[in-house]
Amino acid sequence: MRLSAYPLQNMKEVPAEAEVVSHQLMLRAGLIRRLAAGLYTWLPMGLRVLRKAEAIIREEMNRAGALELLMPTIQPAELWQESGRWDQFGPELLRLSDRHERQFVYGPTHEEVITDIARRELKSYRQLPVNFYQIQLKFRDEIRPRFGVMRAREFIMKDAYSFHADEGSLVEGYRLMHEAYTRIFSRMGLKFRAVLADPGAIGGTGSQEFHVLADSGEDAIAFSDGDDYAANLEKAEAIAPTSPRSAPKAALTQVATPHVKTIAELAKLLSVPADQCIKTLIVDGAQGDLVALVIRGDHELNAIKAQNLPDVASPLKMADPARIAAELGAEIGFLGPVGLNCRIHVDHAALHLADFICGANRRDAHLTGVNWGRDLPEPSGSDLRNVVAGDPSPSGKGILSIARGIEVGHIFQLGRKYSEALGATVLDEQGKATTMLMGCYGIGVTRVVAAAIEQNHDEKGIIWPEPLAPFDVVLIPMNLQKSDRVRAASEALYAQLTAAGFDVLFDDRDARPGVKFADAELFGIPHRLVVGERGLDSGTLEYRHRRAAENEELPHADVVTFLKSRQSHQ
RNA sequence: CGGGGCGUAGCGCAGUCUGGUAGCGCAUCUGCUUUGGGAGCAGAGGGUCGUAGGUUCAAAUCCUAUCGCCCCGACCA
Repeated sequence: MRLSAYPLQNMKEVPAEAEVVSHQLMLRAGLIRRLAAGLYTWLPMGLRVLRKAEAIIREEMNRAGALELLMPTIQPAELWQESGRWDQFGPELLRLSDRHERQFVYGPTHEEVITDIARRELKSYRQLPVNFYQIQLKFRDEIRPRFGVMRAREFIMKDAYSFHADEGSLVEGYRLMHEAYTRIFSRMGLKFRAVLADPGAIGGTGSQEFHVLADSGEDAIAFSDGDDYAANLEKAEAIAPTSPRSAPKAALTQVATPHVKTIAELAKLLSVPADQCIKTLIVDGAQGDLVALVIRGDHELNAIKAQNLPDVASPLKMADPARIAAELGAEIGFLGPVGLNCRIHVDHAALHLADFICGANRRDAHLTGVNWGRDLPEPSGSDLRNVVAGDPSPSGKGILSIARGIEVGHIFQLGRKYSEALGATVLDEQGKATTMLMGCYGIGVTRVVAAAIEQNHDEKGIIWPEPLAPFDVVLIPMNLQKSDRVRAASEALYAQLTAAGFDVLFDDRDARPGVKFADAELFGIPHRLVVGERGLDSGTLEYRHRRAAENEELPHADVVTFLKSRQSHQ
């Protein structure tokens, strides 16, 4: 493509609406433009990236034996009533009526439609297993769309649905998709992790999320260095210490700690590490009572784990401070388990402490040298906290690290939820109707593009992983308007590279070199070639990779073989 | 939905407190010069100040309503 014929502008200034890097760079480089909240136009440069991502997904889905189809974005309400989700889904589901007052939804997902296809078309177990997929627009009326295309209302998703006659086939289909997803994200050149997701929510035995690793990711994930265990931070189990607890050495002592409200202040005042203190959090109980949760001072409460305790209210709610004072006779900041008049749950790590420090349940005082079993009854331990880097892996191998990730894919075994609701059955070997098992596998295609930028950028702009780049090569002629030699050489090079199969961005604008270099870097094109009078005299071109700091001299005649050897894919 | 904030030229902003008829930078257009890291000079175009009422001799500015957007939270995946 010739940049002189590309009418759209990029921007030097960052639009005020963009908060995250990928959003800023996508706007600045002219990949997308916002139409309304959560609705974006993909401009030509951006669409090229989107198409590259789609092509990789399509190839790998096909390779895995999935069959592509295309379902409507608008779906009749009846199907959603049949599955029960018409009532369950809430305002995230965009509902609309046609001129006959018939009700429809703009599909946020397509389980209903695909299950309808399956019950009409699939009659025999001999037609199974089968996996249908599409790459289609979805709409979810998010309460707060943000981060540009990362959390938009309208987005493109690759969604696949598999149908199986038995459990073994479902597990095998799931495994195939896991493999396909691993190939897809690897081919895209992204650093990613497959992460255990909540198996309880949907049911079935398996569910994994695929996360692109990026510091700006919304989800924290914990993964082991000893095997491939990885889980959402919220779901990662903190295992109980196996070593025996140290014996008590210190005597129980009350110390004055005026105005100390936080663990940090307490640790500083007493010159002890935070992990020698415990904090006591009071939450609403399931019976309208109060429940105390005790964790180590340097740990964080995990709300999901806490609210899963049978006597804790769900969703988790911190107790009202006035009520704590009234019922427990102590203020926040000075609470502790010793003599506390309510039910207490203690995290394994807190339970492992000896001679620890906690609130004295009276104003401006704490206790030191506290010991379980000696100064208060020995409680049983629970898992209440978020894991931290350095914890042993629940898999039993290695220790955990914490990273942030962006969820770009999700695979799970659905079981019979939709096939049962919609009556999707086939005849088995005995000629008996049997409800099909389903798996469901999504990739947020538009989100992948944003995630790729979050993971790969610098202060100058985007650094596309080569498989996703809108162009392979950017060709920058120096002084094109004045030098006939440069014009002839760069035109010839443009034709030559294009013929050799490269996507070439030819910056033939009448602009100063600095502008062209800056734009090439903002666009993130992996390979850059500069044609100038200097090089022409010596028969060379200047080459530079987007990630490189230095130019390389390159014999003009070798350019095609050179670029092919530098391409990190295909 | 709760809390906070913002709507002035394509983008980024000033002007609003203290009413007097709209400005700066970038971008765009024209001309000349310039051309190896976001050029210089000279000129030009572009805004019913989100919208609708109200107060006033006079409203971007004060009042009321309304719409849109952004951030935090809750919610959702």
